[in-house]
Amino acid sequence: MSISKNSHLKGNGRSPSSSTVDGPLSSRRSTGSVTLDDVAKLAGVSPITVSRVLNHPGKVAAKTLERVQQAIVRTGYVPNLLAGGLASRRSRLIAAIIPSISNSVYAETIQFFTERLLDFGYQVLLGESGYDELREEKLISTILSRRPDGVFLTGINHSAACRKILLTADIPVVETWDLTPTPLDVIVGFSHEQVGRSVARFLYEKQYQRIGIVSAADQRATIREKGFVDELRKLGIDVTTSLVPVPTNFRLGRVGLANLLDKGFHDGAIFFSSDTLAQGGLEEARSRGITVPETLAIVGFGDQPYAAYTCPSLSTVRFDRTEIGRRAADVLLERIEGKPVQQNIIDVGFSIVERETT
Amino acid sequence: MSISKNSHLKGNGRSPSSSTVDGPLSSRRSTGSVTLDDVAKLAGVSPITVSRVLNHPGKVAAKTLERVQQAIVRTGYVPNLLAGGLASRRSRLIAAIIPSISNSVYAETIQFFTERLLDFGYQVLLGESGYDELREEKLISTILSRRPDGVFLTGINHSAACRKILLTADIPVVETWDLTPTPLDVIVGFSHEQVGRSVARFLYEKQYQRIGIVSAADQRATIREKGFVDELRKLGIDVTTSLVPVPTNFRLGRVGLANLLDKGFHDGAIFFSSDTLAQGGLEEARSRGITVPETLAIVGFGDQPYAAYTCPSLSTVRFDRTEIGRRAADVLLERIEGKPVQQNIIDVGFSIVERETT
DNA sequence: TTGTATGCGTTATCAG
DNA sequence: CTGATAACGCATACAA
Repeated sequence: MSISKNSHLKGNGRSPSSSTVDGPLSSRRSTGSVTLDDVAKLAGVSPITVSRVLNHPGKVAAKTLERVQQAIVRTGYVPNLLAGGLASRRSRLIAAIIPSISNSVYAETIQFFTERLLDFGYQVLLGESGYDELREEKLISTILSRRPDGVFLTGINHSAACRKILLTADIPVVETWDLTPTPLDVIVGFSHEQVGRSVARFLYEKQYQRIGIVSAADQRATIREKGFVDELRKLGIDVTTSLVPVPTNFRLGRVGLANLLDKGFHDGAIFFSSDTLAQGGLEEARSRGITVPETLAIVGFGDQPYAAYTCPSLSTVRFDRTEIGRRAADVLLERIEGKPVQQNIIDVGFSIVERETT
Repeated sequence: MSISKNSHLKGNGRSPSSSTVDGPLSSRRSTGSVTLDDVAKLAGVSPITVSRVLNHPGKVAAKTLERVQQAIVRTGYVPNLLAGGLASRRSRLIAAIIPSISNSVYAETIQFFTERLLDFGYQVLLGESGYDELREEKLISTILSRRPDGVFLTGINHSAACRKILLTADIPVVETWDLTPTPLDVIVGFSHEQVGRSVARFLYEKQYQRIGIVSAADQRATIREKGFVDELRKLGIDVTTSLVPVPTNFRLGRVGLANLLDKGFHDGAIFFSSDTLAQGGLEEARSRGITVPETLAIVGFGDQPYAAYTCPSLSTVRFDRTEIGRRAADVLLERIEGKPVQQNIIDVGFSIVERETT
């Protein structure tokens, strides 16, 4: 109640210092916003004490604490983290680069990543690479000017320049969604080659003789495909493949299946490299009157949250996208705190789940 | 080549200043990173000149410009926007709050919003409100400590405290996805009540006598539902309704339709309040052997990018999510530049598109 | 437990 | 066109 709300947004341009004097207690400076000094004066303490109340409440006497807190409320003080970050050299900002914001897999990972970091006072600066190394590189050098305390990366393929920038910035980096013996710093993910091989063996054991794959042209999908095809070749089975461009969508799933059909692939099992593609394929099969899974069995990759409801597929490759987000956050936090990392390669694993009953 | 890359991330904790002297040209200070001063010394100019090269290249002589730019490259200088923002009182940061990151409608809007702002040197700080006013409020006061130059909000329902914070912060705000005669500042969206009424009349004109709606419990969906139900009531038609919780997903679409069927709604037309729900409903109908659109016509809301491929619905409510993102960005940029706003209520409209042919 | 001095890296302002 | 000086708002290090 002590703060008047006489500033108006509508109509007028920004005129930071043109407002007339307002409420009884809030003093204004050239920038127009309340500072630590203002709070300090009102509370009758030094600015650093206010700072302590905010950052290390334990180091302040109970009485002072309360007095300062009241002053904070009365002035409506909002800390300035630009200043704080500059002074402390900790921005409490984390950069995160994902291939596509509208790909729900990455979006949901980031959602949990963000949430976890928020609990610790960190915020996430999100960037979209569009599956493009060069774009990722530019994005990172731009974002680095915000002096993030850590970086979240998707995948292990980054341009040489990008790696160098990150390395010289000397900042904690967590790569995700994949595995490599030589991460930039820390990595949280699982092996896509193993996914491919596992699905291959799984289908083989199910006695399928005719096997196809609809795969996106992104790096991790390609690795899965390689593992898949290679494993089946070893087992004496030739895989019919259909490659679709990235970013994938429902329509491309239809196209992918149509493609296989054109190649004479009419029955057997198909491994789709994403849930979205699998759903498109499912629709295409339906529209052509092909029974699933009797004539065509479909295996999806993507831990479809509603697989059981939409996709009478043979099975699904499961992984925990939320765990990747959380683990990545935790690892980064540890690195930021300067703790020596226990292990810098974290395999969160995956599993193949047989078709669920609806 | 002049920068050595002798800093190592792996294994050791952060020790910013422990690296031994490196490349021939890059000088280091306590923080370990190259500053404006370093570049200035190397170029033999004052720091402010380097700053000008970066921010107002036009105000610097061609020769100096080149010399400084070389120095920038050689030192590998990365500007510090924390410092820059503090000094200039322009953070070049925009806060954006959306209900859910994994809802593709909002995600894609943000994608275009972000992209547009990036072209102008701004970055977006994303927050997820989870359709919760209180959470939005907390998020905003947290984010405000980054001193964003502008704020992107979803919808028009914000807590009183939230409105006050925003107003006293005296910062450009753009509300989106809805319309109101009294926006906080500027608004870009369309009328959800009109959507409801339009779909109602559309179905009425198609001669449907039995009409239902599956609606999510979020604010804008509720407004659409009200308009829909009210308009049909005027026309003498009673609507069978099914309410599902938020956030919506595919499964809830199935549940929603099942719900209507339980209520004895077996044929006619149904308006689903989101594309995801509509797809779920479609699947539920299929699994029960109900023909779409012959027995049950489905109208979706959400401009489904692949409506034509998945949903033999009667029609779709279209709107341009990308335009909302872009317009919101443009409006914010104008406000930030201090230009008087031409119009602070921008209706981007919507349209009803009849079922497309596959 | 609290306060004082100093610096973080940049830009505004005003001179030259 | 370029430079000196003084903020910007806060936190670290040390002193009281």
